[in-house]
Amino acid sequence: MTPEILLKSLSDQTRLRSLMLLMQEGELCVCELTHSLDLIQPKISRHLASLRDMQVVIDRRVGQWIYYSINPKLPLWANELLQAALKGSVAEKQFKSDLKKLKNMSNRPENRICA
Amino acid sequence: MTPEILLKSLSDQTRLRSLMLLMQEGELCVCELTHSLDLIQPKISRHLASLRDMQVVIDRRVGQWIYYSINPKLPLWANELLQAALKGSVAEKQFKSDLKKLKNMSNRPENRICA
DNA sequence: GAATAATATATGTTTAAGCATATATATGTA
DNA sequence: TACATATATATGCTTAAACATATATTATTC
Repeated sequence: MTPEILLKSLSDQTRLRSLMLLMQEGELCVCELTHSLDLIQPKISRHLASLRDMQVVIDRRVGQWIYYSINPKLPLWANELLQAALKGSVAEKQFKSDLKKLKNMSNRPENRICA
Repeated sequence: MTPEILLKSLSDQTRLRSLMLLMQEGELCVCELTHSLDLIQPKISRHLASLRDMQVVIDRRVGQWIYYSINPKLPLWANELLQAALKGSVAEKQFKSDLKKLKNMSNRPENRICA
């Protein structure tokens, strides 16, 4: 991972919003992100695929759902950078609204590993 | 300042390299950046202008030179984000090479405020 | 006039968007 | 079991917009 790659991945609004939700929530599937960001599914899928290609996130399949989360192997500086971005995001209307829509989602799948 | 704006400003290599040098050195003029990054002057000027428009950097004139530096009024999270980016950059060949070229520059102007 | 920096214009490249479609899994039913 | 259907996700393809670049020109200071 390099600053160039990580920062490129954060330069698009859809990817940034997705990553901030993933930072906050840990693991989300495509349909949860699609609902929270209120965007069409192919758009979300495509951006998540590019994040996966850049190794910023990892995915795993659980039945018909694909769950995405921040790559746990990111170097320290990358985690710090993402933390700083989250810190800046929590004050933003957009982030608050995205998170709210996630919390209010009625039919969220419940295959999450319970910690 | 918002994460969206700051991250956009960091998504281009020329701007990232310039900002990392500014983080490291504090204040640099256009000709120092042009020399360090080995790019043509209008390219540097254009990107610095966009960084100024986004309020990521500030500038001041000293005679015929224009000095740029990181905007001291950035919020804490933005400084932390830039610090993290710098931490990731110091390991990169590109950054080392840029810094080396700056240090080896023969005719550097010396109008810097001495701290 | 020489040096430094900014800007205007044109051009080329990258990137994201939208739509349609493909794949994979799950469910229902005979 | 076999088949049809629904749901979740991924991927081609095309268009349009955003963005970076290069060259040329202009402005400012010494």
